[in-house]
Amino acid sequence: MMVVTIKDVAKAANVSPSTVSRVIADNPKISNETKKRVLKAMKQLNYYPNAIARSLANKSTKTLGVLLPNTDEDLFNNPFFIQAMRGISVYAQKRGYYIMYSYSDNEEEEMKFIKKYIYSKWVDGIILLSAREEDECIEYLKNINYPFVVVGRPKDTSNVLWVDNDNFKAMYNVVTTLIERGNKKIAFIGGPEKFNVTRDRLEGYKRALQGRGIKIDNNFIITSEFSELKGYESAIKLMEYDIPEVIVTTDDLIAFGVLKAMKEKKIGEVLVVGFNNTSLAPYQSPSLSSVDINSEKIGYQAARLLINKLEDNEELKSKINHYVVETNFIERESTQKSLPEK
Amino acid sequence: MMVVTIKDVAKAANVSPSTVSRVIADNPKISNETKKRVLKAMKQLNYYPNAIARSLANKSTKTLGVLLPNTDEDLFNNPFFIQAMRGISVYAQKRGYYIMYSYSDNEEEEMKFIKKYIYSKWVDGIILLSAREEDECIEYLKNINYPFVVVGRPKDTSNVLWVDNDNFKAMYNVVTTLIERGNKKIAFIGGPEKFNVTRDRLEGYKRALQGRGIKIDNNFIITSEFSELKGYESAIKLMEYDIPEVIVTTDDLIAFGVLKAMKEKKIGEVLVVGFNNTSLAPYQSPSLSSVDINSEKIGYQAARLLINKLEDNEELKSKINHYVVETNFIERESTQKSLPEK
DNA sequence: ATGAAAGCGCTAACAG
DNA sequence: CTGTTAGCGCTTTCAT
Repeated sequence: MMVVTIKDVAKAANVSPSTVSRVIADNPKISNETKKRVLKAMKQLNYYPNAIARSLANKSTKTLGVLLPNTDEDLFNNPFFIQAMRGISVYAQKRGYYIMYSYSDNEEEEMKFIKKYIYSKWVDGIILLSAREEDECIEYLKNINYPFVVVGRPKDTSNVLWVDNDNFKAMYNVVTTLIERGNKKIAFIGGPEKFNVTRDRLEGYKRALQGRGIKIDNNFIITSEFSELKGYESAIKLMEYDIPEVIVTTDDLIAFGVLKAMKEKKIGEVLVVGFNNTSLAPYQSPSLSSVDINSEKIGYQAARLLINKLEDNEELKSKINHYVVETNFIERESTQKSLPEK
Repeated sequence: MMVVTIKDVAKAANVSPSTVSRVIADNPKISNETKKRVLKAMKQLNYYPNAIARSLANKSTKTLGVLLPNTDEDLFNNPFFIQAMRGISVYAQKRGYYIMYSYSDNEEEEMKFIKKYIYSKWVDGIILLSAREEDECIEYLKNINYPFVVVGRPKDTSNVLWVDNDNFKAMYNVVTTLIERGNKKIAFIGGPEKFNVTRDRLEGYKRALQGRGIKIDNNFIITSEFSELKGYESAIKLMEYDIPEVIVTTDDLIAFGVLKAMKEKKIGEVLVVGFNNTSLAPYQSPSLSSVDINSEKIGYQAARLLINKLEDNEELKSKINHYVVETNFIERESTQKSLPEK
């Protein structure tokens, strides 16, 4: 593979390298005449600009860095990450950006990668797919005033781009819908309360009850972990206390466990709602109603926000520092009364 | 963020830039004396080498490009990709490599990205996570003699690095094991035959039967799609013909469908085996026995092969152009006789 | 509208 | 062992 450079093209087109460069950058003040000639020469010589050299001269790589958590929790196996990454990639490609990614086991390692990306000048901006509450990385990036976006609403949203669902609203709507169908005894089983998502969804649940004058029963609220087992155990515990009409959860995995508990205990008429609409939800029996969070769109919007900031779309940027991705309540058998027993 | 360059460090350490450069590259012929001085200056000035400039001078980016298929089939939601990507990242980090990725909808688009990566000089090598049979991209990369590795054994393995499981053996072993426990009527439900994986696993199934003198019954072999629904339908069809003692499948999703069919038809004593050991397998009832393909390791080894090639580990390279990742048969309730009915 | 020349930050002969 | 010098391939003033 012999390498053809801007000089070769210049020679072939009988112009100077700078002219070729201007053609590459689509500089307006170039005569159509020569532009055509240069373009032709490029084609002929099969010329591709060297992105590295451009980056060096431009001081910009047109590359975004994505930081992923290296959790091997079930959390990680849910399709959220891969879908978000796809969304990021799809939008980035649209705008001519490249994507780098890396996994980190913990906050410390993540900081290391962030610094590497930034100081080595590999990337123009960073996407945090790994946001913790109280995230040191967020603080750091804010401090040095580096362009970044975080997926998941951060604790302190001042001065940071973020995209997330409205988890409060999503759960509020689900519960309200179910109440309006005549259900009153509604229980909640959620993941760890340290996560914003859990707290928001729990809040949505509570408000929905309050809004319809239903008293909140703390025995009907359980938060533990994102796992099928915990869902199962929590459901058992719940039912020892009292049998609800509905159990809403904050994750499909939890809901799967709930479903299993109900099957074992031969309890029929409890409606169940999952969250995240994972690919197995339709395949449960009964098929599981779930809230779709549009993971791909989350990634897509994160990339959009960041790139807009990088390209200094001031008009938009100054006002809007976040994007809320809508959720969809996907109803299946598990929220149908009188499931066809078979 | 004012930028500190190699010159600043040189000045501070009272040496020439080249000396600093040598320290960066860990060049042996540098006195410990000055090395220390330079290192100290770096620390003090908070210096990080500019990776772009290094890349330009070195003609190497220490970056790998990963190509992903943009399928929205269920295939994609299975954790294979994200795990493989993690494996790639983990190994790459070990060797100081960065990773870029992009999704492509089809072969044509993929070719576009490959060319972009290559000609723009962004990456040193390419990992194809999207290998089709008869892959144009493979042909192309081979032709221009570009360093790449493909995940999944390609049709023609000459002159290409690849990593995969031994799917033949994996299925062969499973079936043999089951035969040795006294089962004779063993059926096979697989994905599309256009995939190497399917054919290899089917072959393994057949050989295992033959090896134990069991006649192959084509009515006991069904191949269709990777979906729960197809698994369900195939199982129904199968059982209309005859009830087998065991059904082996080539994907958990298919196996989930089989399980469902059996529950509906109230057929108890059929053993079922999945493939890929997805995260929901343990949560079926009965919990699903499945073959773990070690996706993360596949990615890890792919990165290893490629980087070794890039760094010219001739001794290894010349002989070994592939790596076979072991599989593990994870047994759960679904291959236990007399499931505790409850 | 185009060219000449300097420079982005680092590396790599070549000398010594 | 260390410094000098000339690039890597492209962009960008500054002239013209």
